[in-house]
Amino acid sequence: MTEPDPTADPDSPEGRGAVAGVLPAAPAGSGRAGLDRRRVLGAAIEFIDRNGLDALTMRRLGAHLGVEAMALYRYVPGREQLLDGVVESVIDELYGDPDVHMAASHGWQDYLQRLAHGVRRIALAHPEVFPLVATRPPAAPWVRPPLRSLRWVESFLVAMVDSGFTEEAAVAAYRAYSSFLLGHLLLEVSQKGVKISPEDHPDGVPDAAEDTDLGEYPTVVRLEPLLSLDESAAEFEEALENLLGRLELVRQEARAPRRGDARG
Amino acid sequence: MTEPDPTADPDSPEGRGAVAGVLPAAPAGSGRAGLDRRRVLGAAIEFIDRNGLDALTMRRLGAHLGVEAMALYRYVPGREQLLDGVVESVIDELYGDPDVHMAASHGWQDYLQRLAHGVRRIALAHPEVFPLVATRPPAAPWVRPPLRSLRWVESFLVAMVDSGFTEEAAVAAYRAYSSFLLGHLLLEVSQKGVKISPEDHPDGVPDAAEDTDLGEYPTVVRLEPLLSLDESAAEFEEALENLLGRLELVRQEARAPRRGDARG
DNA sequence: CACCTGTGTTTACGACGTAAATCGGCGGGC
DNA sequence: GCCCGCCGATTTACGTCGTAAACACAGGTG
Repeated sequence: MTEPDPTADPDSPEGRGAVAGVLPAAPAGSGRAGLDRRRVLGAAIEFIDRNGLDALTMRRLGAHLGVEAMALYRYVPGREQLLDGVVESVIDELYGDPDVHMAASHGWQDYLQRLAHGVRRIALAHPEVFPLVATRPPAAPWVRPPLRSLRWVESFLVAMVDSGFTEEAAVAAYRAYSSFLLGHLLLEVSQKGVKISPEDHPDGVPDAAEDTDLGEYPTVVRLEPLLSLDESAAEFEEALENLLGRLELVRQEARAPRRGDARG
Repeated sequence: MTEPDPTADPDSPEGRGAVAGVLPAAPAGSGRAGLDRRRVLGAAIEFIDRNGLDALTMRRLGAHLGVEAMALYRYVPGREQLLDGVVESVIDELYGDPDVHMAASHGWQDYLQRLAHGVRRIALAHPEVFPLVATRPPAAPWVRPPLRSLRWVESFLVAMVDSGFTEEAAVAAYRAYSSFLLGHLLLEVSQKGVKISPEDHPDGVPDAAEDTDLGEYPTVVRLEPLLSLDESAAEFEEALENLLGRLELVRQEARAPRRGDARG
């Protein structure tokens, strides 16, 4: 039922194979009892996905798990660290993604492509969580938000260096790549948020923006159909391809500083 | 005193002409009395810049203004709208920036350059506020976070169309440009946040990340000097230049779909 | 049986956002 | 001169939040 529509966005949750439970959680058969850290974090993610970040309070999350708020503190030091755990858990989904590889066994471009789409899939699956990924301070200056874990940074750098990038070029690529990912995905999920939010305030205030005199912005009005088109998937692909092309140039330049300089 | 260092980042607050009071505020001579919306928003920005977003509460902001919390409610409907106002005020600084023009009178590349640096200056001047710019939902899907106001979107689109972009290309450019800006600047300010935060927890927990066994990440360790180098300004410039180059190609293609096709 | 230990609950406190009532001073009608 | 209404700020109060601390209550171990 609801088999993947070939025209659909390949990274969107609907476009793939069902909801894919965020975390395995619980041994399996146990119906309700037995809280543990994974269950808490999983429930938090689910809760945020469903109700938004602001709605998450310790008390409500407890209730959602059929437990008092204070019970959560046995598995999580506090709310802030709970959110850190949420970010970590969400990013950890990358490890379980069979389409994302830790090594560039099919070339660095394949590696970057798969990684980018893997992160995008996560962003689209958890649009309410993703801004948290971008906003929470990373542990170190060089662990940039979208990648988040040292393991991925290591994997990234190894892939690039092994593929013929100089160390400087690999680091530059890391920066270009992560800022590309962050910018695109953050914009995409925030856009998605807006599309939904009209339902948020179901009545009353008629959205204020609706009736600002658009007369002063004729171009915006004229191009609104184009502007509100959602071509995120194509845009993403194109920008990614462009970035890869740019990186390939960097790589070649570095390998052959003058011309036809053989391998070092 | 402290004249601009030529090697400094031209967009950094220190690299320019002093702190430049966020808002003019108050008629001038009045010492303390006379709250008004501008003063409230200005104080909020200053407060966030100094103490971080989380530290901002109505009570504390009131105290900062020498007033009780409830007094603020005469000028602002509530905390959320206060934050909206903060975002709006910060973006409004663009209008007062003499280096940023609303029209592409010196060509679209000049226009985009100036706009980009203007936004970057704002981001660097208010690193604690900027994530708010990125995170708060825009009024409409096509008002993307970094630009924020319809007036800028209009200006942007007009500049591009007037410079020979097709409408489709102008919209595509708008998207590419805004995601570029958002990604780069968000990453840059979040990075800046990390560099400072060690002071945040002055004692106790020795930062956890410091002592994670880096042995498993030899490449990260080896490249750490490169990774922790702060070349934001150069990176920004390069990525911006690349984007402009890419847009120029799009523009030419659109003008001459086949070859040498004269102006429409 | 007493006793620890690990898990969830109860109670309690201070801080938050904010609704509602209140107050103080000041300018305009009488 | 006096009063009065209004405007801007304060006081009070309520419900909710995060979370510290004390407690309750199992099940296993002697």
